[in-house]
Amino acid sequence: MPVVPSEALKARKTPRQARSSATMAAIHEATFQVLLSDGIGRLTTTRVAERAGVSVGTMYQYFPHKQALLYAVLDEYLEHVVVAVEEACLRFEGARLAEMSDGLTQAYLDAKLRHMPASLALYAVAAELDTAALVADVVRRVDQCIERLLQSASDAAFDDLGKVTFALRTMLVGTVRAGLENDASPAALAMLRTQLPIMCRAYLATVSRQ
Amino acid sequence: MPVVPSEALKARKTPRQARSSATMAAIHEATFQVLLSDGIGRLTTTRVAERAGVSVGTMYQYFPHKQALLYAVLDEYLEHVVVAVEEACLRFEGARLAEMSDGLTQAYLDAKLRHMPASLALYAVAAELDTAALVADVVRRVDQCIERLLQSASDAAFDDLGKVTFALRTMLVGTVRAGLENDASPAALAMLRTQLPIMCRAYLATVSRQ
DNA sequence: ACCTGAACACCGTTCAAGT
DNA sequence: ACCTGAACACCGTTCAAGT
Repeated sequence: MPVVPSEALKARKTPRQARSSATMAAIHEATFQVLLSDGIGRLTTTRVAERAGVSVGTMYQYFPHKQALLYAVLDEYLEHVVVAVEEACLRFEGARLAEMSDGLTQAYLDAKLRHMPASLALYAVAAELDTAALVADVVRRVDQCIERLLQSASDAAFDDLGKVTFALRTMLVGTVRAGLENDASPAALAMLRTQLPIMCRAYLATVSRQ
Repeated sequence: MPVVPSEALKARKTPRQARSSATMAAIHEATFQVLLSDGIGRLTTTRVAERAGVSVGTMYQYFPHKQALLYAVLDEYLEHVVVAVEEACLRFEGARLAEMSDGLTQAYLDAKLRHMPASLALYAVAAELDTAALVADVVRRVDQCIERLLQSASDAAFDDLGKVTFALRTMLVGTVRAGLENDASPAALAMLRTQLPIMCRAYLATVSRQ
């Protein structure tokens, strides 16, 4: 359960000097490296500061607390994923329903698999933070472009587009997470690659008109 | 990231005396209460011991570490869910595919919603433990009874039953989690109630013969 | 102006001392 | 035999002292 309200999670104001933002980037990068090499259970502020080559005190000048370190890394990661989804939605605008479903599914899965050890570590990171505001923003952007995509289908229409978008996104995000989180085995990956497109297509075909 | 291997997570050997198991039950119950009232972020060993009316030292006689407290609570919770799924699978054995799909979907969702604040808290608990062994066992039991259920469908058959079972369970578990975790709003619950059965039915209809 | 790291508070865990 | 809680190690965070 998050203890710090999400408004307080962000990094401190960016300092004016160029040297400062280099230090900030070093701390950010060090957080990511420690996360991947040691895991979130062994990620301590001392270790991150050491890896970044600064003292803990300096680190606290740029990030108000440990959660802000993780928040920044999660934020950057989610941005990648959102951009991947947005690009896919633009690419398949106006296509037939089955094609756009497959395009969206593959783009999301690819984005997750491309960053693979990181994707897993970041599910754990998200669980330790109050991600309400961050997730709300991501969901808003993703739902907006998925809704536009579905709206543009050349061979289908929906009675309640908002509900279908919500359901599709929840299924997509949830199923991929469940498939990767507990065992990202070759069998699980193969299942996602083959069955996830079928699920999404089947759902959309069922709830669409024509 | 879990630091303690899952084999070491269990409670210590049950003591011989009756008084002991009462103490153990009190600690177990206290863990659950503190989890729900304070959240996992504020759940400390001191607080649990205090709530249970024992000293920390005594607590450590029954549970080797904090993770074992949480493990016990998670284990009990998952048992409830597994039993609910098993019962539903027995109840719908031999039914038509659409009926068994709806029966399974509703049973799983009901089991999650019945324990509602707890279900949410336990997603967070699971993220803090090495649940590999526990989850593997739950998955084995759930997949076994779902596979038997699908096998018995009176109006459908499957080419790769194992793969379909794996995919259906992943979709079911993942979609419900995603729907509940970030906002268990009335809108999210309504979406799960209406769309989850449609998703599962649509997927199963697509991958079945006849 | 910026950095350092010893010091502080808190939490998980242990173990010498009690009954 | 079982319980207690002060003591220890470790971690997040601060701030007086340095440059």
